[in-house]
Amino acid sequence: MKFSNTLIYWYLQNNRELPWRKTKNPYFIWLSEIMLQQTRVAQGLSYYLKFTSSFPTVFDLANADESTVLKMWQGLGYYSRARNLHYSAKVIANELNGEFPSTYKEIIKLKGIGDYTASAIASICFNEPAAVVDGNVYRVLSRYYGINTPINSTKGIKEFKILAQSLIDTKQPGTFNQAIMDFGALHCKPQNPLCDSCPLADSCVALEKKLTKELPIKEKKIKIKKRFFNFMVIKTQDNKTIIEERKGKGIWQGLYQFPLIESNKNLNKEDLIATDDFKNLFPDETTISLFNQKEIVHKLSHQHLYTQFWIVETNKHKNATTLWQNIQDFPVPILIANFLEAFDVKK
DNA sequence: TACACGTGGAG
DNA sequence: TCTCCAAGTGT
Repeated sequence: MKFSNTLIYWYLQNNRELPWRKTKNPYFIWLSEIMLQQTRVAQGLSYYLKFTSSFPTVFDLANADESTVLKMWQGLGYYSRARNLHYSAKVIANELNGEFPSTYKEIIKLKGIGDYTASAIASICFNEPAAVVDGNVYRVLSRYYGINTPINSTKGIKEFKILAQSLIDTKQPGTFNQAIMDFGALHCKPQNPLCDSCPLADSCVALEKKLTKELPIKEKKIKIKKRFFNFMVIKTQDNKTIIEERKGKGIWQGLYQFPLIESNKNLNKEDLIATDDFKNLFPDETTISLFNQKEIVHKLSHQHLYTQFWIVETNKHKNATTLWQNIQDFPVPILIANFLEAFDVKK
């Protein structure tokens, strides 16, 4: 088939040299695929090197503490990936004798692995003709075939999966999958695709109809919620502070932070001191000062966090049990890590 | 099923 | 500054 052959030919000449392309070890491929979900190669690369060197086998990963895994994941975002990765490593180590499942059907049963990742591992490591459909594949196929079904609709997801599956080179499914993804990432890019030098230009529907900029179609935009965070940075005379784990649902599950007072608007010092949360945290008279005069806006995919860090220097506090110099051992969101760095530098 | 889940780079 | 979005998955 022309489409597949052209892509594979392009790939043989243009593919990137990436560390996970030198192996077919399913454990390493798995690590790379999880890290690269919704993440650019440039951002994930150093984490891949760090993980493979610290955890050379699935047993090493399984035996680590979740907190250690999260600390190593710090800065990559979407932290449920790290928690699920660790969870599944324990399943593989303890229930599957360390042997990675070898078929799409078995691979997709693992937590954190969906259709894309199961297809990627099955095709790359076990030569199973399972087509991957990631953001690149949606873009390449929607443009080349001129498909305007929204890629994030139920209909679109099904339609593109069937199409990709019909196109896969069953003799070399892993190569085909990586070819179409690399082609999307490097050539058929979201913005300014290189149509002038495209090997598929003579048969691309989007190019012919000048629809390249409109495709793929994605429906509905996400809503951004505003939240107002006040972190209480305690520093006692014996150099201790409070740092707490975020539990339950929501952002940054399993990561640590300073005691948080959240409100529905930006608070000044008087407002803050008057809240019940503040009185509960500091029953005695306490002096506080605002560290960042301008509020920090930390942007997440679905939330904007308007953040203030309040410094509390006090003789002692009954719950302040963490030594300052030990803070660096805890996994924290980038928002907190950035503060720590600014605070240390200023100090 | 629609929505939540991080961070950083590009234009 | 703002918008998009990058090798998706869980609930």
